[in-house]
Amino acid sequence: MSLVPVTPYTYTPLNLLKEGAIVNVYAVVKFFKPPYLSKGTDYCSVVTIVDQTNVKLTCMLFSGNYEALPIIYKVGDIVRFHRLKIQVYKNELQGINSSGFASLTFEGTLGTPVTARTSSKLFSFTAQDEKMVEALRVWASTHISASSTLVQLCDVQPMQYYDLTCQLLGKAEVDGTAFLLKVWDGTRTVFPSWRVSIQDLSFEGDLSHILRLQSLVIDILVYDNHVQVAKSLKIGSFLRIYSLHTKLHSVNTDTNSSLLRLEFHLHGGTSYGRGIRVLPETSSCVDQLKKDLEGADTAVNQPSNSTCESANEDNFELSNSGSGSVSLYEVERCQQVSATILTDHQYLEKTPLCAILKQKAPQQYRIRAKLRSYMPRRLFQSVKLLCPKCHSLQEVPYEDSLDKILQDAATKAPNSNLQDTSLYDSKVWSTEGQGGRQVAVHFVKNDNILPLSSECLILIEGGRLCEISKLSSKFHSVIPVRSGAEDLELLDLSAPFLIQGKVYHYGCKQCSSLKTIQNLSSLRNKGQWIPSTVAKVLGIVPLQYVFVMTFTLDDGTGVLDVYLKDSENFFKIPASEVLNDDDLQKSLETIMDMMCPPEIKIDAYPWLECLIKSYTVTIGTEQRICYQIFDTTVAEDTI
DNA sequence: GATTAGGGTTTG
Repeated sequence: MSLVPVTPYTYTPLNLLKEGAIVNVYAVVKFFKPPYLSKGTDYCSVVTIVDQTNVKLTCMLFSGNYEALPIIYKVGDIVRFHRLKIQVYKNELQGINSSGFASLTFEGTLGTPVTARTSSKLFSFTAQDEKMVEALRVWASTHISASSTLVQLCDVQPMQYYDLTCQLLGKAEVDGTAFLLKVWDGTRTVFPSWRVSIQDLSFEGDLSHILRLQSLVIDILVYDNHVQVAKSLKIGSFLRIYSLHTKLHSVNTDTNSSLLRLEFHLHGGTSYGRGIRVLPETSSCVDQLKKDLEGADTAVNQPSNSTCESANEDNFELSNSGSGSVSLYEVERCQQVSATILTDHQYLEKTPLCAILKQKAPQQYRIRAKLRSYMPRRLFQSVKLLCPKCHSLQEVPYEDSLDKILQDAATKAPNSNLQDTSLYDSKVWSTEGQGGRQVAVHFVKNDNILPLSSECLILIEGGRLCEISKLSSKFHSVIPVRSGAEDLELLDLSAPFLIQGKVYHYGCKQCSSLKTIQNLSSLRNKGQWIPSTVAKVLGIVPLQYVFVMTFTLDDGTGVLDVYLKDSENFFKIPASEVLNDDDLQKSLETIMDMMCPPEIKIDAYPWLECLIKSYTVTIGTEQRICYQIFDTTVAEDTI
């Protein structure tokens, strides 16, 4: 029923709101808390709206009458508020219902009928209204992302929050702070639902029907303020439960096996819009739900499907025997996008961390988990030098200690007998006021001709770190040397044996046996100063730059500390360059913040798919199992 | 007639 007003309503864009004004607005719902009983006398609903001006407004709406508050089902719905008062709270504009407040709510999806949801018996609705709704729908389609939390049970993952549309099958009060709801949506969860004991509880609902539906039914515990609402719910009614939390729980049955069970909790409070709303039978979301329920009911009642029916109920037992422990993930139908991907062994089936923790080493596993935390937190501390031969790890020398080593080597003046040989042309500079320090640069020739500086290897005697770093940006390669008895020789291997651009190449002190500089003559005609080749002719075992980090991984079934030891495959950032490159350091930080976002809860972290291998380490008399990531890389589209 | 809540997840 419509009533056309004498003067048409005018609607204020959200960027033109003024304190104290009472206005009419049209906007898209960006966030909302479904109506709940406040601590005062009224129901309250908090609604944040946004319009084409991209200005947001959070509105506090109160009413003693639940039905008088906006009938919002999801983010993206469109609302019309009449007589909204604008006030200031914490230096920001805020909307609040004023006398005579009224609202209409519309589906926000393009192409759906423009039907107003309202409890008002009389309300205006004109061609102008229809245009306003259509215009906001068009704008929202490119500016408001569809709700990612609205899912079916078959799509839920552990450790997330969801808005669930379902039918109530049974209920029971557990105690004053917890209330059990048994619901279904016609689809089956990947992991079977936990079962809350209803022994000694007064249960309302058709238990034989619930038993027949078996794993199609999930148990939800709602807490605190939601208990009152839950009590009043009618069996058979259609519900939307907002910000329902899923948790995977491993239940130990005996020493050798455990069961994985998916828990559903509606925690106390109204944060993030936590709450329950009853959906009328006539709403379009219920239409789809009813179809799903009918289809599932029919399938359950067909005996041919009975084997399928018991599938997820029975196959989730994990045992130490190995083969049985991975089958549970075969039924994982909904592959969520992962922030890391496997580069090999994709055939491996996933193993939950709780199963890995019970097994002996060595083994290889494919896992799916979240990065709860990592060490070291200061990323430059994660770069180390690794000897591929003796596997020893060492710190990358700091600039200060490196300069000290170079200064110590510069105390001895260059020997003029070792200058201008067939291998190189030499030039010597004297410094002023630096205790007579001399710097000799030996330009390595190619067929007795000096190559272009960009292709030229130079040997430097007496140079300081800043000088070497300047020269390394001009010349292809730099080797710090000193005058020996019969030939130029490399410095102690505490110093780099080769510098190319920003990369300082070090050798292993244990594994190298230094050879004479003259050996470079075997390489000079090739004009390619490849670090591994240079190292070889100089008798050096080159150290490899690696990221060494500890990842604390959590998949909801268990927590596992895993090492990452990687030169460039995992992050796709060369560990050898990151220390001297601000951009690469920023990239690394971005990747870590993506995998382990600061200041948000782990539920919202992305999943990581990883290959890990276990191995045994003996420390004294203690044997410990360690785990290392391999053949895994950060997915390109997540960076 | 004022108050309620004032978005930003429990810890069962």
